[in-house]
Amino acid sequence: MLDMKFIRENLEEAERRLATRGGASFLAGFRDLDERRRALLREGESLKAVKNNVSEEIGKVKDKSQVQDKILEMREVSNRIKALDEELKQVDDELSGVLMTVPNLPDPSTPLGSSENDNVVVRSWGEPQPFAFPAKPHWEIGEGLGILDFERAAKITGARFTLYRGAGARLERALISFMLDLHTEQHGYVEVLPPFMVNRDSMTATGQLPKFEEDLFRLADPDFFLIPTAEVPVTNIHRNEILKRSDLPICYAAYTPCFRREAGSYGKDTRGLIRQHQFNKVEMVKFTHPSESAAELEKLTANAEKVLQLLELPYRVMALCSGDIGFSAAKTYDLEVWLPGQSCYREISSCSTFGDFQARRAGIRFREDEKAKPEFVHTLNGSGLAVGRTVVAVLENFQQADGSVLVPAVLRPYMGGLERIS
RNA sequence: GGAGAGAUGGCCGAGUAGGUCGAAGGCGCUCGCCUGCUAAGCGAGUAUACUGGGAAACCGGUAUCGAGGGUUCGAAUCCCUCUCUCUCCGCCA
Repeated sequence: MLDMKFIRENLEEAERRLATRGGASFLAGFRDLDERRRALLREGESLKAVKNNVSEEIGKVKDKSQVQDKILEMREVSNRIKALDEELKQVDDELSGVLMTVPNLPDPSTPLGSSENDNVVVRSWGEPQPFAFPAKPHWEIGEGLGILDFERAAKITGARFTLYRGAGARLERALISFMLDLHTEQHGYVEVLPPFMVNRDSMTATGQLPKFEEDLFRLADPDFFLIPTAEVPVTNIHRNEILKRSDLPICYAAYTPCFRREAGSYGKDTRGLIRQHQFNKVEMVKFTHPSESAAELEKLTANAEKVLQLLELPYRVMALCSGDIGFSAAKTYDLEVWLPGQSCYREISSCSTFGDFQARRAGIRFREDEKAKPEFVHTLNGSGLAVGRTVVAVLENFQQADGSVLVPAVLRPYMGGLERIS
């Protein structure tokens, strides 16, 4: 959510910056609703002030028959207040309907552009190595080795699910442990294991609701949702809290499965592990002082990159353009890993700063010092990494001519010493 | 799932035959005083959001005693619904 006061005072600037995301005017109707809201507030609150005063006087009088006329008068006032409050509620709902569906303002450092074609390569690491044999895509490698079973997963559940088996399942688990250990032991994150289902308030706080409900899996009876990313439960850890300045930055790393409807992606990435309804991810989440969020985004991104470097997987860092960043994001770096089986780079991590956008929705604040007014923190998060896609990258980059796959050295301790999957 | 109890400010904890309660008291914390040495004592202060005025300091209004409705001139106090916590029973990884 954007700051109402900021919009009120800088409507044109806000519109201009939002326009760089593409699409229609996001703030149409804001000014009118805002003014109506404040007019209703003024009128209603001054009537309430009268009512409170008179009621207090009535309370002091022992013999109520002496103030019967005042009681009747206040009954009228009360009715008027009720009517105003109802009107106010309607306007409030409309206004928050506008506010909750307006995306974040892109950070000034976010490159301008309309689609992923306008994203900017910031740097790259490692060289894609030429293969002495035709490189296979991971689904062929995985099925060949008997470690990925897409057909049976489809039988058990449906399309876009995968059954891992043997060394495949172990590889997934090894990657999770490796990533968590790295972030907690080397990068200073606190490991958390949150609920995998969350309520509507949590989904709203991070921005998935109200606008993107169709992307989520929702439970039938309690009004809960399966998390699409650990960002949701972990960011909500501190919802409606006032943190201490000395607590910041707070850094969490969490492994969770992620559940996504992938509505509207029919026909895309239908084969293999790239686009699943359920996948594992290790997520990093930070709560920072506003003045430190830019630097923390760089560190967060570097933390994610470290995973790829240790796994010896070539990748590049992309700065997403204004037309491609997510709803809540102000600035995003995507990490794209090289996939020789498909001869392309694919997103494996997305690292973003949200400024105070999520913090305002979620009510996450801090005090500069004991007496200072609470201010919103900045929230950040990034994948470190998407585990399924990391399996993809390992299988494709470490495949051998005979169809086997070498296990990256850093993973061997997590694989019981296994050096090769064959 | 059944039966019962409860949810008050940073914490603890008063307050229910409705009335001046944003809310006693204690603790904690902040500032000052005192004290020659991290104790005791004294004084003052100590929620948040929205809103009006003001350049600002600040002043005023409204709301908030788990959440949302209702009754009433007036509700922390009465009624309804929901959520959460605790105890007992049942069930269960």
